[in-house]
Amino acid sequence: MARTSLSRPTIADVAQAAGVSKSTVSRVLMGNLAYMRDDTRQRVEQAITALNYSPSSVARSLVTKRTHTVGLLVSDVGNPFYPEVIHSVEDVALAHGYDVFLCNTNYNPERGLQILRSLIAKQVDGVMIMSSSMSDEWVIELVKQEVPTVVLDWQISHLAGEVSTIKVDFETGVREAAAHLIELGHRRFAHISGPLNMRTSLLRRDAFLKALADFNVDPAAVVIIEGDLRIESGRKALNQLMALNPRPTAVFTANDMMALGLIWAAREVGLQIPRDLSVVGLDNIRLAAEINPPLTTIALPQSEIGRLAMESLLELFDRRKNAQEDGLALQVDTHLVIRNSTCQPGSTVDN
Amino acid sequence: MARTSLSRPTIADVAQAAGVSKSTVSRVLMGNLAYMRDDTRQRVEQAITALNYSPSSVARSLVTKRTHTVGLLVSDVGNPFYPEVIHSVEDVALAHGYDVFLCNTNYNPERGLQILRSLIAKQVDGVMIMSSSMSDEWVIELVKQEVPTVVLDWQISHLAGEVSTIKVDFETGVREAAAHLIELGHRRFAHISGPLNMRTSLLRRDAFLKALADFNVDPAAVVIIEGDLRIESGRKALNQLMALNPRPTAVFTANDMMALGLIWAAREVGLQIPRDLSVVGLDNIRLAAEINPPLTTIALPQSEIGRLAMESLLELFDRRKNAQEDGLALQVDTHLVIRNSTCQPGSTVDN
DNA sequence: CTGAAAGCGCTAACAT
DNA sequence: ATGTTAGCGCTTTCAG
Repeated sequence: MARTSLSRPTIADVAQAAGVSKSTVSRVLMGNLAYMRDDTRQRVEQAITALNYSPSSVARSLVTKRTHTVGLLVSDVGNPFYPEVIHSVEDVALAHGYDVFLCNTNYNPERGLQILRSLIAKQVDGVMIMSSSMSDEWVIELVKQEVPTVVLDWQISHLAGEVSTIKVDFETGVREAAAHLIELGHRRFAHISGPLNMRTSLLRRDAFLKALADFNVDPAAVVIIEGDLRIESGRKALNQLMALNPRPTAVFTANDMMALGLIWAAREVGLQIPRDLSVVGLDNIRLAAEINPPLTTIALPQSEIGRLAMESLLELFDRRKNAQEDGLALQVDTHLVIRNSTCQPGSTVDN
Repeated sequence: MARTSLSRPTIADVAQAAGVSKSTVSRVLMGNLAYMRDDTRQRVEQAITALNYSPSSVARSLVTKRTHTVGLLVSDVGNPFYPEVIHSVEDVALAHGYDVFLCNTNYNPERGLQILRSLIAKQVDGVMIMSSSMSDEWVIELVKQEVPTVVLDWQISHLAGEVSTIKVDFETGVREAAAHLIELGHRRFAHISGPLNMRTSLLRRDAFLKALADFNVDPAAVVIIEGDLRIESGRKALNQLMALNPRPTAVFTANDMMALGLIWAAREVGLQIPRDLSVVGLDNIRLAAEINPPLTTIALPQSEIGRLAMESLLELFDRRKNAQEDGLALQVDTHLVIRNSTCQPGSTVDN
């Protein structure tokens, strides 16, 4: 009769200890105290603390169909773009009583799918996808299983409306960057892109070319070097730049990591940044402000992205409850943060 | 009778579609095919794919008492120390059919406890704690709830044996660093510590002082500056160093981030690293090898830590099953990685 | 104001 | 070789 310590106490144990029924215990658990006598509530509460009882979310989920858990898929937590967005996702999640199941796909679509299926089996209430190297299959699976989903920077026409999307509008920031460089007097440009099989790499490159074209710079004259988004490839890119004649006076890298590599490599060969070469990054990672010279870069609103993602998931939960249509399409802006890695070509003056 | 698409199919739906009982379906789900006719198995499998059925882990967990999910608590995924350990935890977890619930405590013990309780309620099979700013309360809670636990770099006598621990042996690496600097000819040292209310900060500082003492350097003569482990505090530390006369010729920072800040600040005031100042970091973050000069630093075996943590959790599961005692005490080593941020005092030669 | 009973989707004896 | 049954720990009608 008495509970052994072999297993954790259940609601029945609490009920017995308090001399009430399970329903009553459940009611205080749920905060459903409308018509309850004060002393019974207290007896129940005492029993709960006495037994050190904590309800099983598993059992609860089985009946309520909700786990109060959401999945967040990222490519790699080591990527400095993520920490802030993760942080803000967690903040709003926690504030609404949700836990975040953070998963690395390691840039591996297979692994991502495996994780996804596992999350679905575990009945997460929703999923946020922020992995650049995702595959359409993921979303198809999610839609098939009717899991509320929001995905960052991804497009697929025939499923639009089924899921929510957050689009990062690179164009405004890139345009600002181009304008900034033009205004400083630059005319010869290079771009270090991400892997050109990634859609976002193309987007960024084309936005830059387009913006430049609007300032009457011939896109064909812009040197494009393909990188892989990592520091080392920024270094390599610089070497390629050095071989050019005439050399570009300004370079826009698809992310900040490559900008760092490029700047460091430049210094090692005796180039002065920004005097001999202006560089603009993208991401505005924390490090960008801490290096010398502090990096001029296009800032993404990481916190806003995280917040919006989780908020639209919550919104989706609501709609689902009301049997409404899914799928809102959101967009966030980018803007240029001017620091000291850009100046007039050949100038010795920090702008 | 026919399933509406309102809710996901259950094992009963599959059973009906295949014309068998739920048990039979469950058997093929569990791979319990010992005495099953081939054609029934096939019928079941067909029904499963036809209905696009995936079993509910929630229901399963309710009966099996296992969620195949483990929690991993870290201070902040943005800390460059973590990515590799997270990666390796996930690798071994995934290989054993476990999912990892990765959680940020944001250096906030309160929040950590909240998350922990949530994980417990969700019945994770085990928890790994790798948050420097944890509190004993966490472990007490975990032990009370009989959750298998492994914690990194933490000590509490009266609970030893209840949980597994992984201790990072800083002493060997720190000793190597001290020996290296002494051998180069350094005699005047500084140490930039972490916050002195953190146990690990004390450990690192004292290990350094002790090692130096063994080389007949008076610990009292070692300049100690308290930092906060972030880049900016490395910069500040350098300024304090500059005010000293005579200046130390070698400095050991409690982590790599501060070493970066220190090196960058040094360059900005015209100091040559390593000629004018040798610096040794700790962590061996990826960036350490990428900066100029590449940082000499004490490496922690991040991957090994992650692997060991998850493996000892699995080990704990086994023991638990056999009603064995808990709590193994593991230890990992550190070692010095010599790069180019250290050389003879005043030397122009890269070592 | 509280209790009894049914059932969430699954697994695991225990039949047969 | 497969079906029947009894729960797992909880919420939620429905009675009273």
